[in-house]
Amino acid sequence: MKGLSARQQHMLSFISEFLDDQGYPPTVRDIQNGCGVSSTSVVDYNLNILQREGHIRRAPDVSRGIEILDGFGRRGNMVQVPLMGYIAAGEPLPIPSSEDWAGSEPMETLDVAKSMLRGEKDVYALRVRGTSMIDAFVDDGDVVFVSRTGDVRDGDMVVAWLTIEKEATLKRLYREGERVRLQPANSQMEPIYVDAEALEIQGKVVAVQRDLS
Amino acid sequence: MKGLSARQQHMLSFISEFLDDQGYPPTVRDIQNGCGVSSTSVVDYNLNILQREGHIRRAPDVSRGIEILDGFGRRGNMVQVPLMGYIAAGEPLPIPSSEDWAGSEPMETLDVAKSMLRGEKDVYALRVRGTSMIDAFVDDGDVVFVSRTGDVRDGDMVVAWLTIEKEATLKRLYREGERVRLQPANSQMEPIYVDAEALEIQGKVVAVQRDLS
DNA sequence: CCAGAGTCAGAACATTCGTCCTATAGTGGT
DNA sequence: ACCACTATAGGACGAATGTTCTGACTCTGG
Repeated sequence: MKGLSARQQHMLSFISEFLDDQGYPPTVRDIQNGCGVSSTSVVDYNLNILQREGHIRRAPDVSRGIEILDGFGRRGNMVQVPLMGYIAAGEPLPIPSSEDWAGSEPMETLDVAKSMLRGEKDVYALRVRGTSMIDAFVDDGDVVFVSRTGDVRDGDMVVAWLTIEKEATLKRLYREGERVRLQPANSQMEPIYVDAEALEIQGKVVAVQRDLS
Repeated sequence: MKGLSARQQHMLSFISEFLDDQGYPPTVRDIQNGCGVSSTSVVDYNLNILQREGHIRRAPDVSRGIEILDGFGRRGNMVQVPLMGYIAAGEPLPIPSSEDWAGSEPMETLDVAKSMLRGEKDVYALRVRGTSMIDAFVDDGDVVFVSRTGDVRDGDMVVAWLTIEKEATLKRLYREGERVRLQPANSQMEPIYVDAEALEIQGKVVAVQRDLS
């Protein structure tokens, strides 16, 4: 933010506020009036400097063709994650029937920062019901973000469905030949060994979020 | 989304994509070309319908004066939260010296959805170091979001600094006359009772976030 | 078959708006 | 003093752009 004159910083913040208020960028003359500049040429002059310094991007001959580059709250930085339902030991998981859940009803969605999802695609959310996930430091009411990726590597935290016990659980997964070791996140608890056939991996846990009232 | 013709839905999604790509809304003629319409008047016509149905807002006589209303990923829905440092038992808390930390160096910031902060203002983030917060279901590496509000009510999860033990801890707080009861989130653990003088409340925990690799 | 609402085309018009040309100060170096 | 460079003003030109007018085409209900 250094290397900018007071007028340039003022212009930059004005553009940002204008964008928040109006939903579209200001014109050169909007900036002129908003920042108390006496000429459009001065705005043009400083706008070019802001572009040279990498703060904005201008589209030539385009009205309001100003894009804020170092702004964080851009549309693309957010994603909507569908909250598919609940996960609880002893209950069946609300597995999305296919990758195309467009047919399903408008369920609740959560707005989260894309950075929170670690670049994972195809992510859905589940709210934890009950305290059966304590060994993964997950409390009742927490939300887990699960990526339906097939790329699960040893050591990843996964949502595992134990077909025999009919239980969903959050554990770190390690493949050991024919069997699978499910390691609780809490190191004080003992791992579980199950046959590879007796478990379905529903997805990889990407993030956990807990909201306190 | 019903009640819109195919052309209107196409226009709406085109406007949204244009906004994501360019950073500013399209002109009437941009929509005309992008949606394969043969006249600007048709775009104007359908744009008015989109406005009447509440999907967009138009500013009269303003170029690119289109604001998407039902879009979620608007700038205002995100906030930047400063990551102030680490919280760990036995170490002093990196308390922001005053409400004005503008003087402090450009520390790392986290982009989060505003909805995650439950409307709390004056929020900062701390990364948990060590496993001393297990009793609050908080693991090593987790990020806690703390509101520096003075409004702490009984039962709230707070960041407490025990002046005697020189320890920072996350506990639910209950005032009981002269003393204070610090109740671990984990119900299997016993509460701690301390003198009201022997503790400083650094803030109220609003949310906890855990990112898994 | 006709009236009317809804939708679309084509074109013209009046602004809006980015850009550019010229001129004036201020500043620092030689 | 002279020059190069930066920052600022004022204004004008031309392109970009929203708006509007006219006319036509569909579809539905009576």
